[in-house]
Amino acid sequence: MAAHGARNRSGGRPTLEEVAARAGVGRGTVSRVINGSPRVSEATRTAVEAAVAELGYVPNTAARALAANRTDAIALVVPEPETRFFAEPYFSDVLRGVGAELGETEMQLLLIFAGNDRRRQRLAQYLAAHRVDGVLLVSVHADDPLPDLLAQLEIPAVISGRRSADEALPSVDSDNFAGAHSAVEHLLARGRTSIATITGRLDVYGAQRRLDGYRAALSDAGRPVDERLIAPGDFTEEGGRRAMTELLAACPGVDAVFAGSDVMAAGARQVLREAGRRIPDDVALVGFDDSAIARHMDPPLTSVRQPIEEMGRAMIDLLLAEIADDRPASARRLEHRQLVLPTELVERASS
Amino acid sequence: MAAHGARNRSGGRPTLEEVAARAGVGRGTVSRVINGSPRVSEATRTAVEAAVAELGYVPNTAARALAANRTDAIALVVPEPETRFFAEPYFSDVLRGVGAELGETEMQLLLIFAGNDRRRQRLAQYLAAHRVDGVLLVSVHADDPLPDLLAQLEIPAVISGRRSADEALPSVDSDNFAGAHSAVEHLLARGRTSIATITGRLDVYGAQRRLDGYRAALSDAGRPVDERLIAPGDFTEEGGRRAMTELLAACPGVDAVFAGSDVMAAGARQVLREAGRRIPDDVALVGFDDSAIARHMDPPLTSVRQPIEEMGRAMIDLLLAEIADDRPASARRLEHRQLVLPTELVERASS
DNA sequence: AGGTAGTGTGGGAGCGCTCCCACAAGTGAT
DNA sequence: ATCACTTGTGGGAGCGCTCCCACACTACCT
Repeated sequence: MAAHGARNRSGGRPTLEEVAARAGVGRGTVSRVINGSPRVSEATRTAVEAAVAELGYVPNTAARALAANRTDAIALVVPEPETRFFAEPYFSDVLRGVGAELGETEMQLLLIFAGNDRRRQRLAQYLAAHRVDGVLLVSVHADDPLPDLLAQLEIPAVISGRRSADEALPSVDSDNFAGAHSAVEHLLARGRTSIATITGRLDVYGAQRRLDGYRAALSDAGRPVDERLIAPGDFTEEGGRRAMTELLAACPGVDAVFAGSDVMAAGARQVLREAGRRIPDDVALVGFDDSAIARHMDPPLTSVRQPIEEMGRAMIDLLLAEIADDRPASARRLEHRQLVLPTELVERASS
Repeated sequence: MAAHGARNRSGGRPTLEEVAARAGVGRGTVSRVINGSPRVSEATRTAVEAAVAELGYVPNTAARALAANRTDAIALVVPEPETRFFAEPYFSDVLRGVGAELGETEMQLLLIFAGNDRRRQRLAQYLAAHRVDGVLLVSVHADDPLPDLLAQLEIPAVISGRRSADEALPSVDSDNFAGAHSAVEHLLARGRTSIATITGRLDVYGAQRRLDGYRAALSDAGRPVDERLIAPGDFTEEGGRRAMTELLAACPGVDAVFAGSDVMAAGARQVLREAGRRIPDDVALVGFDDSAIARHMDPPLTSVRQPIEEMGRAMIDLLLAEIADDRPASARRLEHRQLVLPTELVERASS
């Protein structure tokens, strides 16, 4: 059963040639069987498959990559330091969705952190060497040069979260506007009158859209938007604390807070607790992402859920389609494959 | 500055040959410069480096992998479904440590989930194809066949958390025994008299060692070990809940709980809360891992910290050493490179 | 002068595949 | 019987690199 081919440099692993000899066919024919070409007779296919099984043949991917100019690997590129990546549950969630979907394919997943200049440099080299067939990009800021580099190198890429309303790259995003809108609507329906918001970094398009949704929900309800109730955060817990402190100072009468992420909501919760405000009695709190911490918070946090699994699946599907599509990139770009998936408000005890 | 080499199949990227022509040297010489061989004169090196810069040359890794039989990539293999991986902060933490350390090298990181049979099959194929230079293994149960497969294929591997006291593979682990010991000591010092423990899955060696540490700490203090105070968990939150429920039923007088992981402690906390027990007044609670949820819990959880960053670094160092070492695996194995890193008790309000 | 190292260099061979051209054999219309 | 296709097959060429042998050239001894 085990491999017994001639000892070659690669440690005794059998080659195509050896399989061919064993099956009594040519090298090309074995290659066709391995790659599922239809132009092979049933008898030959069976013989080759038997030889493959007997020798325990596994194709050498380096050789394949060299000859066919593809790698069967994609990279998930995170233009942030690891610390940020893991502090923000959204990233892990995306990774989980992507991992789940990719498990169904033959593609391999590379995880690349490009959080500082040196690593960016290395990433550029890596991409220039075309070591992956495609790239998944998460957490891209408005002015990030990475997407342009990708376009220039003609490497298929899909972006998680658009950079602007007219994103050039194929993208998958959740409906941040509608999500924020529903959160604020919910707070209004609960009878809250002084609803504040803590925003994410506004150079992230999604954060901007959540703010837009907040504004629109108030306007739609005929309420004025009080700019003092809008506090800038940066998606971190510390940022949430700072923003909440400011809000409390500027508007002591605030009775509801919509935070642009669960992590910031956690920060806000701390400050509220320390200020002696009860949640939800004195101040209602709503987050965004519906990440694990929302369930663990005390009280459990009402939050806007994004369909992460589905987003992962969609990203992979889009990317694989891009990779399979061999028209020049310029022709592809025109199609504007932008997916926006719906969000859902998950109500818990905090509101 | 941009690449202007002859249009070859790989999309116009310059090859070694083109760089050689430009620099007026031979192919071998360019290869030597690229790979930092000392056997090159200063003048030649400078000329080659100029040509590389002018053409924007980047080595083709597929060709290199084929010729040199290495891939410059390592895999982090997780023999669990994605869901488990991300539910357990310990994994993310290891990944973070590994990512941070790997960022300093030229190696790339592949993330492979092998949580079901199909994926295991695929992983075996993948490893048989030697698509990575080495493997990092996390969360391996006592009876997992993966380490043996790795040994058989002679693929360098490092395991995170030993499988037993006499682990055959190089491994990095934290001192689970001492960590648990210190946690229980701490509870004793706080005057607790009825100290229970919730264990992890005992087919994970680390969980067993934590239980051993619990027992030893009690014995060392001259206290008897009451078997009813030992409740089996499985590292999940739900398992923590179940275990705590059992403990409360079996020993209503319990005044302290040492949980084998923070996640299980979170589960226990819920049950305690629902049962009307105050933390730490009625029952003191200590976790293990010092993960993010420990800080976010209410009250913040006292927990045993593992030096995750350092563990990631150590794993990478060990693995790179294994890869660089070209003695046969059988010679290496004898050295038993086992690292056990110290833990530290982080005291918070829960105890 | 002849020998013997050492140093730097060029380029052939070969890694294991895919691509594609050539060709044999079969099938059916003229 | 001839010509066209179609279907299945073999194997040459080539992907871009590393490895290593061969060879010039220098330097320093006898």
